[in-house]
Amino acid sequence: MKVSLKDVAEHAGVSIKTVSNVVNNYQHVTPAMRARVQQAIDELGYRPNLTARHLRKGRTGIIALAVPELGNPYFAELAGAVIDVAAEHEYTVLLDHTGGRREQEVLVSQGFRARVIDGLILSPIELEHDDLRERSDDAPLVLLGEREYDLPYDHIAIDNVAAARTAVRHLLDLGRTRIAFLGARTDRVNQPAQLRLHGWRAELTAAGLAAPDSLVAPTTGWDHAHGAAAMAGLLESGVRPDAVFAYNDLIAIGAMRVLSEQGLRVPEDVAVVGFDDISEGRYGAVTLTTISPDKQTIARLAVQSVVGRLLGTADSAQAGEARQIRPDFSLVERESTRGRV
Amino acid sequence: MKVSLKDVAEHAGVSIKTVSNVVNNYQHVTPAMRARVQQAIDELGYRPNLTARHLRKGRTGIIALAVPELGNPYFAELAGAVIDVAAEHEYTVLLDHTGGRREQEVLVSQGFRARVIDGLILSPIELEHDDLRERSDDAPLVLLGEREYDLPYDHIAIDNVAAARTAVRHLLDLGRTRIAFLGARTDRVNQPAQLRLHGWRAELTAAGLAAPDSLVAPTTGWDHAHGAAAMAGLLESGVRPDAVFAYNDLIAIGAMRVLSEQGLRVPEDVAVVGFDDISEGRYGAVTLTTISPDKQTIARLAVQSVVGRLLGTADSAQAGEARQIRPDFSLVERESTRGRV
DNA sequence: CTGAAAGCGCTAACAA
DNA sequence: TTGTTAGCGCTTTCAG
Repeated sequence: MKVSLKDVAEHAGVSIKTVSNVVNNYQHVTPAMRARVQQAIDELGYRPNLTARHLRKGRTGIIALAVPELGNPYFAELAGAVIDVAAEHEYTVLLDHTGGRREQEVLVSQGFRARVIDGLILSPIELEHDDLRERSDDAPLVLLGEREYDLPYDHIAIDNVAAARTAVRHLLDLGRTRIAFLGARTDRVNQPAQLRLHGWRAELTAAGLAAPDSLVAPTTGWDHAHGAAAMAGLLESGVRPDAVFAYNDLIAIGAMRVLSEQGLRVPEDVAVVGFDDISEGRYGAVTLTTISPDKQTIARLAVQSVVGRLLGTADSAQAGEARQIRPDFSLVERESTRGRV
Repeated sequence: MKVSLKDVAEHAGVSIKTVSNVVNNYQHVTPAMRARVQQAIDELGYRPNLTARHLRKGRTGIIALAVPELGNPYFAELAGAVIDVAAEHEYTVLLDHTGGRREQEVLVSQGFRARVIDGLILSPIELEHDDLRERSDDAPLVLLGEREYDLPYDHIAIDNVAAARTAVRHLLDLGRTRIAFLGARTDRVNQPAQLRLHGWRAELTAAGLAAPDSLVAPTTGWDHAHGAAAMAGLLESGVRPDAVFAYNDLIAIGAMRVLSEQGLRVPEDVAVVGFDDISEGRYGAVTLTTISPDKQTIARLAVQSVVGRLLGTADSAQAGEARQIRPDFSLVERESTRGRV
């Protein structure tokens, strides 16, 4: 805490600059000098004050990642990946979560929650177009996830409509015809779930099937409990689907629990497909077929986007084209549609 | 980015100090002056540079939380709680994960991974006593979890031995006598798992039962896959337990999957108890009986510990007694021991 | 109640 | 190759 460059310089009988050179591994320092300074550093237990360095360089080496909910394994796993990739670039990650609430997302996007950051990776749920338009913070921002914005920020998201269609097609191929969608949101337009719902509807329609609202179960959240409630509500209303496509894995798993309680077999009676490919889906009594976004790639692209803009900040690269990046996804077939082998 | 206190001062025609006073809500500023300065601030879109402030004050407003693995919902949920509590104290959280590897834990404890922090909350797995003894970083450190250290740092952990005994007692009460322990570590002494293993052994012994090594399944990690492998290995070796106490919920769930694959019923053939009470355990085909540590309380205590020492840093409170804090835990009985009602 | 000036620890011109 | 010096933007004595 106490030892500064100056102290080391005095102790070694050299100038501050020389010590700085050693600390920063500057090329042109004689080995003898380096050794002498290094010794002083060791003796005094000197440790550079990063805050000062950051003030001077205008960078903090910290990027923030804001996700809706850390309790959702998808985001937790993604966060872990982001931390690792950021570390490769010598950045550390400040983590925040917004609860998927618009006000929190606005605070985060404006930098009011964490103001010491070089860049921001945000996974919005309710954030509106205008919230972002008014953004005054100048740290690079990259958006993650399903929302579509027509704004000058990099956006990384798999093609949700295509992914949803793939999931539904899989169920159709299995001969299912009454495919329910679990996890719609009705309270606000342009929600993430809209895209998946849209994909569900499009694929059904393309197959010449009806896509009645009775097969759509809205939820107010995205965890097990909401999935269970939605499934229970659907069954209670007399609807008897032969397949379920859920907004995410947590909802799918919550739904499977209810199906099991009601004596319905998965996949014999009701096939289930989720979304996210969280590890939980691989170890249930019935493993879960799901859409698997490539989290590693998403994390890598997100960090690269932020770091890239940080590096190019000097010239016009700052205003470089906003990119729409669409990482791959795949359908992972497991027992909830294929049955146990 | 560009607007500084000085710019605002010039724009408003006052001194820097006055602007600073307004920004910091200093008491003795005439309303007229405050309004004038505020207007200049708004017009210029001034935003304080926290890095500079931190350099001056010697604080960053950031505390780090390092957990073994964010992919484990227990830690993800805990991290979420820590972030929320820290926000109440106006701190933001830098998140790191160590993979439970000693070298990473040492780097974190020494502040080499994130050097811009005021304090650190660390949940170690392999970190040794000596690693900590040599710690040179002077940021307050609070330890989380099962390791016991005889060092001047606050330590927050439930009584693992007692918790393990509670779990085993529950199984004994159910009439089970061949209770296996899943998730031991053999490669190093003083591992977290040792305490739970010790509790398992103690309770069996107290009940007059043998605690043979054949009932102990070591793992090299703590997720579903390791639990599944351990369970499979146990069954393959010919051991046929009538109950399983797992090091954590993930291992328990992985084990249940294998039991199901082998046609063994839970809890009829084998009762299972986990540890952590992650939400995943509440929605499986068979819900999981588990030891539930109070995560909210743990998060609160951890943040309070760090923040408290930060505030008391001026006087002798710095060297205040290291406290051993033992939050409550409870046994949550679910289907994996009670069966479906 | 407000202004002037020193300096937190570091980096980067510029000199030597 | 190494030393000198001027700030980065802010808080904070100390005067006024």
